[in-house]
Amino acid sequence: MTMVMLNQDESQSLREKKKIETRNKIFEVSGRLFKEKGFEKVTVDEITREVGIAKGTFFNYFPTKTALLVYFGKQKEELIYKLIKNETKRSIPTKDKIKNIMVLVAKSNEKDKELTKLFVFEYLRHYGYEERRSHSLNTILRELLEDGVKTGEVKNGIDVKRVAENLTAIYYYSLMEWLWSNSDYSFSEDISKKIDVLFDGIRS
Amino acid sequence: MTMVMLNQDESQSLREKKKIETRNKIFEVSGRLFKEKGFEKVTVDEITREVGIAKGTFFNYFPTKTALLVYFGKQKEELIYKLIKNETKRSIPTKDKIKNIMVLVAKSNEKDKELTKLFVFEYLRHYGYEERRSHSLNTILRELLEDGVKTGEVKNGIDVKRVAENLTAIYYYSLMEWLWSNSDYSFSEDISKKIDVLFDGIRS
DNA sequence: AGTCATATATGACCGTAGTCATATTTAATG
DNA sequence: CATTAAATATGACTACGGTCATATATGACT
Repeated sequence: MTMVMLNQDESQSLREKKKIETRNKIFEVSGRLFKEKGFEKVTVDEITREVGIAKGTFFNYFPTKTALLVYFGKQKEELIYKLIKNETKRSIPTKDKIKNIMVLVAKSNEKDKELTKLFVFEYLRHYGYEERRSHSLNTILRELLEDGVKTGEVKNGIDVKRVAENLTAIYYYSLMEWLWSNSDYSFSEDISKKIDVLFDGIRS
Repeated sequence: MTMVMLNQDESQSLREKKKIETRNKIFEVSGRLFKEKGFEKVTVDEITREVGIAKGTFFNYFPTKTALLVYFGKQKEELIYKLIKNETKRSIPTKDKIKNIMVLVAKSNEKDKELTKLFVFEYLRHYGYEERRSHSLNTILRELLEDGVKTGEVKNGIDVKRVAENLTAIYYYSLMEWLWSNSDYSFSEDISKKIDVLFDGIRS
């Protein structure tokens, strides 16, 4: 009976290396295949054949085929939040900050429209059933708005929670409109203008 | 070779009657089973067994199992637009009209939370790939806003298309937040307050 | 090196969504 | 009523996602 849990520090064991490698290869291959043929047309058999693993192995890494889509979304999200972190540190007006962040996120989606189309629904659906995260767009926006209230840039007494939700809503809805529209207008420009409207209101 | 296409007028043929009956029965049975056991746990075999048809017949009526969810959404939509039509006719301020309509739609969802949860994603996904409809919430809101601009209730020169999209976005996002939240606050009240914020803006 | 516990890989197998060639029902026509 | 064409129903069959008992690989310990 061995109970020692040797900490591997930064040097990974062979096992861990192989695991990460396999996981990455599944990602890589499936991403390429999905873009080529669409999600439904790609079978797990096909993915595992190309990766060079048995079918069962796939399910050691991802609980379902659609889980892949969720993980695509998560990976993208992580990239985005690294970008956002830098943006929040700058000393610029609250509105600009919010705008910059949302445009940043928008632009990162503009880069891989087809793949985003595939996973955006699964990603949203999945998060319906998951814990609310501290790193969500909604949370970040809310914190920025609270700062804005403190500095007097945003009306005092405003319902910050609801405003943040409105901004988040606008982001996701605009994303979908853009993903499925035929004309290829600029998503980030659209978002930017919509934020203007939200800040200024529409009542004459 | 028969070429005559006898118009059946309002009197339906036996065929048409049976078709409608079968379709309705599939709806009825599947809706009940979905609510009882959840979408995934119900098999097409089970549905057809209860309805009293062969499995193949099911696919004469609905192309896929998930298509059922889309049709649930469509049916609900139709009900809702009948309600909306009456509301748009009343002579009340534009903002109230918009609020009333969105609260109306919200309340109709409050009635069957569990089933709405099942079909809302499929419904949205489906409409991503379908023609934009003239009867969408978005279109109706846009028309109301245009009226509002004419009567001077809404700022002149405003980007009506984008404002309508913002309102629609707020509606759907709030619906999802509400569907998957544990606390059971009032969805219609939430929507109402969010519309206030959108009209008044947040800049101090 | 040899032994053992555990993590990971494997592919035969199962259940279900969806297909399709064939059978049955409907209704129009003489 | 008999004939015929078209609409609809049928269920055996296929293909794919996902499971699981078994096999193999790894690394800790002596």
